[in-house]
Amino acid sequence: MDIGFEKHDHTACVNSGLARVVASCQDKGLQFTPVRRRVLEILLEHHRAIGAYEILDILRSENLGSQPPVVYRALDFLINNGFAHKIERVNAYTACTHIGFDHAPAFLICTSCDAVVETQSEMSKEVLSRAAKGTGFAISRVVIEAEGHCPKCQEATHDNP
Amino acid sequence: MDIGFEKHDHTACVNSGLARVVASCQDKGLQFTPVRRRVLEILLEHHRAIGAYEILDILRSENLGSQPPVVYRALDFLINNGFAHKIERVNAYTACTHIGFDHAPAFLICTSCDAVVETQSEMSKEVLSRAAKGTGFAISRVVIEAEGHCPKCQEATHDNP
DNA sequence: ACCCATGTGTTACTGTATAACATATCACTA
DNA sequence: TAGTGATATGTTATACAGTAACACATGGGT
Repeated sequence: MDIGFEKHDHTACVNSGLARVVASCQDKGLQFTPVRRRVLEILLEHHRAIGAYEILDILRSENLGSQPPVVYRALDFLINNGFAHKIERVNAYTACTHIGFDHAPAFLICTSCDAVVETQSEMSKEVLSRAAKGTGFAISRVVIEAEGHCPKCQEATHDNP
Repeated sequence: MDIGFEKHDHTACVNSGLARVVASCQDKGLQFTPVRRRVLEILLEHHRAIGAYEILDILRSENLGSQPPVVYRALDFLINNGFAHKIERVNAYTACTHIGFDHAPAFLICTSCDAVVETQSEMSKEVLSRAAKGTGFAISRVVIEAEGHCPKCQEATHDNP
């Protein structure tokens, strides 16, 4: 499994993500219920954007809920508390890999393998804010998503021309 | 009517947008059919993001098509040829205001009045590309969309606290 | 024991988008 | 001139994404 397009110990990565969220919930007095926990796990297990209904299928198979509102409510919780993000370009969701750090996330989306990595975008956001200020527009949130090909898929394309 | 959040002669703005696209289609040998033309007009007439089904309602009322594929095909044509953009954040569409110039568009979306203005984002994109290059990712397209409040709506908020 | 806040279960629905196949038009050419 | 291929439109049906509204469950505080 890769992250930042590099190999890593994925089990450890899931566990530490989970641990950070557990701690954060205790801090803030948030209820980290079974459904919410499982949805986060599912997001953490993949380093890609996952559709709500794909998550729902998994929940269904585990008797954790069978209707759309179940998954959307869990996603709302995770997103509102900074534990997950929606990738607008593909109407899908991914676990936050910068929990705690205050976000201005940007995403790199591989259109071949659907891998998603989260990076920081402070500078892009700043450039944009400056441009906006010229027109009197007050920015509250910025969506920055780049599509392209990850290193692995670029190699693969060279192999199969 | 406003553009760039400033007043302007909107009829002239629609006409010149239309003229530019007509010229561009002749250049490239593209067919600018009645449906495609009407959809572009509808987008030009509003400086905001319009949903596909909202466009479809108008087409229906004018007997230019009654089923979703009609509008989606016209939108595909306009987008693929750089005459319109999709605003991912709101699943809606808007006419391109920089036809001809090679794009790296960014959008400012007012969450009060739904106005959308297109700005250039070369610098943001460049910053992002540099960050991506560090990870070996090759960017092909960037989505940059900022939500917030336009000047007019900021004033309105001050009036009604 | 009661209330209230929070979370879950469920039904039903709205909104967004596409696959697949039929038909039409037109330019090219056998 | 009929035949063929490319492009565009018409239509049916369906998949995918998201939400409103109400019923029920739980657990803490008074």
